[in-house]
Amino acid sequence: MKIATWNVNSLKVRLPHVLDWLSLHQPDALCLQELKLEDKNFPLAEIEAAGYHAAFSGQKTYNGVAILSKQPLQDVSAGIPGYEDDQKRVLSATLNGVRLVCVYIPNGQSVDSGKYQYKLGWLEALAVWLKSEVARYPKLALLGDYNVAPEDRDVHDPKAWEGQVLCSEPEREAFRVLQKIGLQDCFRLFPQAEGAFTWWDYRMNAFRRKLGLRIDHILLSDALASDCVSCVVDMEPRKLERPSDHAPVIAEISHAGETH
DNA sequence: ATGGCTTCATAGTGAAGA
Repeated sequence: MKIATWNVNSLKVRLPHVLDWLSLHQPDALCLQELKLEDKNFPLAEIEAAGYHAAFSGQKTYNGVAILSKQPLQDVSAGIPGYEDDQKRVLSATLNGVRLVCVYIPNGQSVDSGKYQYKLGWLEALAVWLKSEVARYPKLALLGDYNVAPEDRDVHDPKAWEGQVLCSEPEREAFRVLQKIGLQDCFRLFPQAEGAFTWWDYRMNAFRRKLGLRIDHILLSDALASDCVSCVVDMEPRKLERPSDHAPVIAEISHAGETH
């Protein structure tokens, strides 16, 4: 089973890239973030024409998440139960016995911002909820844009980013809390190339200069992590004309989610 | 250099992203 995540920064603008990418990589599931469109404008016909089902939770201008899948999704659910939030940032669904949770974790803007406080509260609510979800679904994958670079090696210039939003200690601690409830960062289960980041600023030629951060992740419960055979960042779409500022992350899990 | 670039909503510029 091949599962992936990609912050597309406007599904309307990036639809051609997404369709090309699906055709090339044929993932069993692709989680998308920052759709930036209302559900009534979701390009369902184009996605279905590409051979994929879709569940989505969108809103005007900001946020918005979707899960695309080759096989139909079951038990689709939006948001974190019991956590009031107008921002569409979470979508869950089951695919052949694997619980997929697609997240667009708040950016936080800066550590002295009210949005940063919202981010930390949001992460706490996510961890509380996921603890029970992992118990309920032993095979659970948490995929998305976390807006957290977990360690210094996930940052091109750790000194410059020290204490800044995306890299601050409270955010990194929140990431470790997710790991403590049994979710493993499968990217780190394998040797990785230098400069394998997932986001590069649009400005200052950041991509060409390799000035990136790894903030998009796939975390797997123990039952999935033990069967994970690869996890890579695909930087190719970042080289295209009018790219998303994020690159997709792909994990492959042997045996999981196969129909028999 | 609180800039740089891209998107959306809007019809000038401003908010937000990370």
